Amino acid sequence: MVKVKKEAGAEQRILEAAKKVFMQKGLAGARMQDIADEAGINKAMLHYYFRSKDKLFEVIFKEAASNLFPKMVAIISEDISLFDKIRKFTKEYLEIVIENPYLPLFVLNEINKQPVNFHAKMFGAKPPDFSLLVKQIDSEVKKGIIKPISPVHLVMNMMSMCVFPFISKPMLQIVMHMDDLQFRYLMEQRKTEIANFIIDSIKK
Amino acid sequence: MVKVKKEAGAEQRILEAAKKVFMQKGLAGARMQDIADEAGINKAMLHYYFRSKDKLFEVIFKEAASNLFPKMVAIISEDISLFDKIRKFTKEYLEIVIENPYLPLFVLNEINKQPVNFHAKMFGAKPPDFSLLVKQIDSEVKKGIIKPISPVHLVMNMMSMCVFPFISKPMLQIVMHMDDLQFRYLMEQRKTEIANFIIDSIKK
DNA sequence: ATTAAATTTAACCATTTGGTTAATGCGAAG
DNA sequence: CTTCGCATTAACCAAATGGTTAAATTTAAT
Repeated sequence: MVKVKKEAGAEQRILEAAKKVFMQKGLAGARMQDIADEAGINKAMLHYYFRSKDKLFEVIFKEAASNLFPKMVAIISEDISLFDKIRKFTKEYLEIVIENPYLPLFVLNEINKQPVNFHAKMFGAKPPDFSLLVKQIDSEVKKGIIKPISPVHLVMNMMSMCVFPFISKPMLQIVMHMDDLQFRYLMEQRKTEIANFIIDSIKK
Repeated sequence: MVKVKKEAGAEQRILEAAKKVFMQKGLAGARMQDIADEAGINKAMLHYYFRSKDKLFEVIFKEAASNLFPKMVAIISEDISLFDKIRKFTKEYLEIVIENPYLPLFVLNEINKQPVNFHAKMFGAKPPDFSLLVKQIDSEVKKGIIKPISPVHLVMNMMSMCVFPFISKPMLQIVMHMDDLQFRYLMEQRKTEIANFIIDSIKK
């Protein structure tokens, strides 16, 4: 009868369970009962701590977004050379998504379904603004340090190569005949591979 | 009382409506009533023509996948030079997704939610196999035509840069301060931009 | 025109689902 | 020990939802 008490408080357990279920099934596909079961508590507790499904989802979503975006903002704002910035961004961003592989699809998917209000909901105070990086790229192009390239495309390319493999993991694994271990190993490689690929393309 | 008859048959209208609703809300988020309303017919018709929600979804999903993948397979199997293949793949693939911008997120999202059986369901006879392209890249590396690069990373990079912008369009538009027109224009540019970027990176 | 088959609809049904409530447990303060 | 407030649960509820059915309407064949 003695319940093992190593587990965290109810609220924390709910949050972890909700994260797991929402990430896997999305807002519409998740069932409150699933979350309660996953947390090992009564369903009414979900409403006791978080008023509604939407409210609970918003907490999870905000936490997910705050896990994804602030780091981006920090790095692109640093005062370092473009090549270093590319190396640092790709490496550190890969590290984040390797640890949270479900985050990107979760966030992007729900953004696309809720075309309204998510902006404020997502980045409370600090909307990531890549225009700084864009300006830096433009400047380096004009100074003749790198080949002429549209800064917007360069940023898009960089983000694409960092994030897309995680979004398309199941498809990639089929198309490229990979198991989970191989995939993980490839993602580790990409921490440096992406930057090299980009720099090789734009350096003179 | 005279009903205008310019509209297509019921079955076709259902398919179009289902595509629209499923694409926007996903399998779990879509309501049969939404689809019926969108098609302008009675809800029972959905079950008359397609037995269940799942069956209807499968039809839409298969059509979507068959719109996305066969072209990929065709191009990567062609007997042309690597650079030409990269140019052709990126250009033609961009053309497809520009016309169907919701397809990638729709397909990838549902794949991630249904980790089972989707393989057969998706590519009936022709599972796209990139190992041919991988071998071609490997061969060109060994022949010394291009810089040494992991073929798998190269293919990943190429696919990422083609598809990701469409998946992340709303986020990109915020982060990069773009409206729909600018986005569309950028995607047009990418038809050639991506290939140039890749080739610049790997050519000797 | 008559009949038979296919199509379409309104009403209905069973289940699922988010949410509520009232009672119970329980630990801390008095 | 009692009381009080927070935490927890089982039972319940109303709305939503996928699906069914039987009747009505249209279409096509004889």
